[in-house]
Amino acid sequence: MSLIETAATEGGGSLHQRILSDISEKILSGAWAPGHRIPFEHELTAEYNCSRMTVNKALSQLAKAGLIERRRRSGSFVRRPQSQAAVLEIHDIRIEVEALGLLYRYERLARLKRRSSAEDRALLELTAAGPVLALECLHFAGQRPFAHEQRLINLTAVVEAGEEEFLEIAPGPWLIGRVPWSEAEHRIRAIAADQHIADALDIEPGAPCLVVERRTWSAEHPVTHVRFIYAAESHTLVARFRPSQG
Amino acid sequence: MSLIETAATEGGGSLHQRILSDISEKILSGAWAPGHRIPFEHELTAEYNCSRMTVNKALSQLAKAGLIERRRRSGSFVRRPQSQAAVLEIHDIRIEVEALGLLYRYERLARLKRRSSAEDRALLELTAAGPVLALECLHFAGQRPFAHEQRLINLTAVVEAGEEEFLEIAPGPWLIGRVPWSEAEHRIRAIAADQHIADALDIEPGAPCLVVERRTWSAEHPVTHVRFIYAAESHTLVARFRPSQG
DNA sequence: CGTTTCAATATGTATATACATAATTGCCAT
DNA sequence: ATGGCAATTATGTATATACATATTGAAACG
Repeated sequence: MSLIETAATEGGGSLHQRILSDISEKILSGAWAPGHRIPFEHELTAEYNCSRMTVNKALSQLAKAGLIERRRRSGSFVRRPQSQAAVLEIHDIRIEVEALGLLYRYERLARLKRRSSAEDRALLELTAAGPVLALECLHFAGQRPFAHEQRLINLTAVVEAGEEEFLEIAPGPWLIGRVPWSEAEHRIRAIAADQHIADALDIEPGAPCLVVERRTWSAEHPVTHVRFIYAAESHTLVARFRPSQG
Repeated sequence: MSLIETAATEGGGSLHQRILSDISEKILSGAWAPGHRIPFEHELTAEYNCSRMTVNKALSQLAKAGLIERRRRSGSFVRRPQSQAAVLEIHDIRIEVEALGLLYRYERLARLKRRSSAEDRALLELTAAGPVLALECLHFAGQRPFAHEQRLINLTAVVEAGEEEFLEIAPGPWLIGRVPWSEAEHRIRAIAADQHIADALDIEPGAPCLVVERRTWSAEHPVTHVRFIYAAESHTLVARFRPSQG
């Protein structure tokens, strides 16, 4: 998450935060390499002249952040960096379009409430059958189609979506306003436009498109699966970030 | 930080985790709307028949996760859903390939040390002229070409790269091991393969490809610009993440 | 009527303590 | 040796307690 919001230099006031900063600084600077055993709680207790609970709070957070691994009886160890992780900003399509200085327009193409098919359940990662809402929408930038949206909403998780027509408001912002997401999975890839997509986006069949699929959970419950397809010329995902760990 | 890994349903064993799950469930389900005041610590203490520290631990984590906001003297309140920012995992290509259970192989196609052209400087966001190293590489998954890499390294920032041939080791891991990056910018888009890329990746010209461009800085100095091109069938970027809160 | 002061209150941090739990170590008996 | 048992040990969780700190709301004051 992000994590460790205060570096050693900023010293977040409280002791457990200082301990946390000190240790994460050692890890991030490389002074303590992956595998290195961090001093035991009782050692840190002595070093900082504080109680074990205070040390424990710091180490627990480091473990939660993924910087260290804690093993009973063995101690705590610096974890190997899992990956280069970065913060990717996922904007609302309206915001993306308006950032380009173009007029945003939204259009709902289709809406169907149905009992979930096997495919629906696979997309949503649903185990039990239940009602879903299938939507197909288009987002325009000026006169041109900008993105095609194909969405499933799990009506078991978001009951009131069943009553919404989504003629005026796009399902993305509608959901954001109602259901905070706790976790999401993105898949980003390139495809060639099939006839249907080509028609919708007003491009040639076979033309390259960027596909962004997002699956969202709220409190462990699958909420929605959405597939955005952008014509290649119209879109670039931009992400600016700093290294983090975990 | 990591957030709510256990939902109410899974019941993470410990009490503070159950409290955390219960509350986050209420928030994520919408039962407690944004702005809603969460019971005071002493009320939860009574409800769960536990000490305030236990309740405090749960609420502190919820606050850190960004689900609630805590105000002294006023109480804790459900926050409005935050911006959708997320952690995108960017792996090393070797790791990606090996994760697929395929044999990884690397090949350097071309290497050229030269004075930076205007185009080079634009890609690296360099202001002053200076030497750069231009590389072209291929990454294989089993027998098939997996990704085409086109890279510029700023030799002013990374002098020793000028002596490296990059015949055995790919520039990515080489740089990671030497130059910590402090900031990066990614651009992700779809393109149609031109003749050169089609030849390199052994696909048809015009076939859709996923392009990932990364520009990296270390301590404000531009370090490298790299463009990976993946054949569409071979690659999907996967990113799993949680809402983060600044 | 506006301002200052002050007490009440909820959260923030820390302590000492206790017992639970998991894993390693070493010892013992086979 | 070796397989199993028990002691040791570090972490995991929880408690009761204490004091600090920020903010609110009301009382006191000019």
